[in-house]
Amino acid sequence: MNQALDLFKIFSDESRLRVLNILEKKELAVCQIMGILGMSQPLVSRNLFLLQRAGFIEYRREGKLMYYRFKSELSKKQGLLFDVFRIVAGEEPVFKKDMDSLKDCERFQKKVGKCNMETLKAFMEYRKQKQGKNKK
Amino acid sequence: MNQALDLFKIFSDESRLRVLNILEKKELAVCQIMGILGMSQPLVSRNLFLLQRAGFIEYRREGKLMYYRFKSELSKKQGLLFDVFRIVAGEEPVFKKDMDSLKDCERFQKKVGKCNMETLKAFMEYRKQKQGKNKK
DNA sequence: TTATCATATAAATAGATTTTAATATGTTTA
DNA sequence: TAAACATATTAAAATCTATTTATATGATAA
Repeated sequence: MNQALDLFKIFSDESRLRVLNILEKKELAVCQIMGILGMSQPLVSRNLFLLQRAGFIEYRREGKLMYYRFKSELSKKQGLLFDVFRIVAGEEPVFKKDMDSLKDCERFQKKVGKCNMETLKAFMEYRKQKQGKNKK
Repeated sequence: MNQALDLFKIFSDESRLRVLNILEKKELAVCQIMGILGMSQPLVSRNLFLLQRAGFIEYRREGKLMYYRFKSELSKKQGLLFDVFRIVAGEEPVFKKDMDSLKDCERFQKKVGKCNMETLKAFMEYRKQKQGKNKK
């Protein structure tokens, strides 16, 4: 409805912010995001669409894969809002954990040398077991 | 659910922002806010409660009236978020119109010299007629 | 050119939030 | 202290948003 409020709405959903959070650090394909955050494919796609429409990220195709990345030139409004998010992300454990998961995923992929659905599913399994050990 | 996201949620509702917008300019009683914004009493009260809980406004009682005012000492996060809102408010006509309405209300009350429900209802009538003339 | 794969979109469901209608609280005035 | 008044709170209705399930698209590889 109200154009301007969409900006705030974009930031009021945790799933969406988790996606934005890891994209700030690294360009990623959809399947990687799914693996890192443990989210379903349509959910990831939808949030990517909304973030892109709001001007926070952009994408490019590479073969079958769609890579999304953080957009460096943000408007004043967008920049300030993102500053708030940085503070929030520093306080909330979810976002820190996701950063660990991102690094984990990088290592895992370096070993396997592939980026496809199967690999990412394997990664998710591996993650689940790991979390089982470091209880919490 | 997620404490931190509440901050963003507070800013993703137009009614709430309209309340915050006029309170930044002037301390106001609930019935005045109703008159200026043309909102129902429970809606105004609810939004005042949420804004206050989030730390953006505070209140005091004066007889039967409850006066709410903007809180000057905001945290870093809150301040930045409010900066974003200032930009948004500058772009969106709704917020400008509300400022006119606020001034109108001040003049009206100066004439009548009272602040009660009846007066504010009269003001709302007067406003409605005025808007009828300056069509749009 | 068909089968497969990664991602996007649409339809259906579930969950949350805003708004209203009804009622309760607490203060003042008669 | 009872009636009137301003505001708060609760319950119900209406609206919106996130998420899932199912399906379509568009690229690659067989």
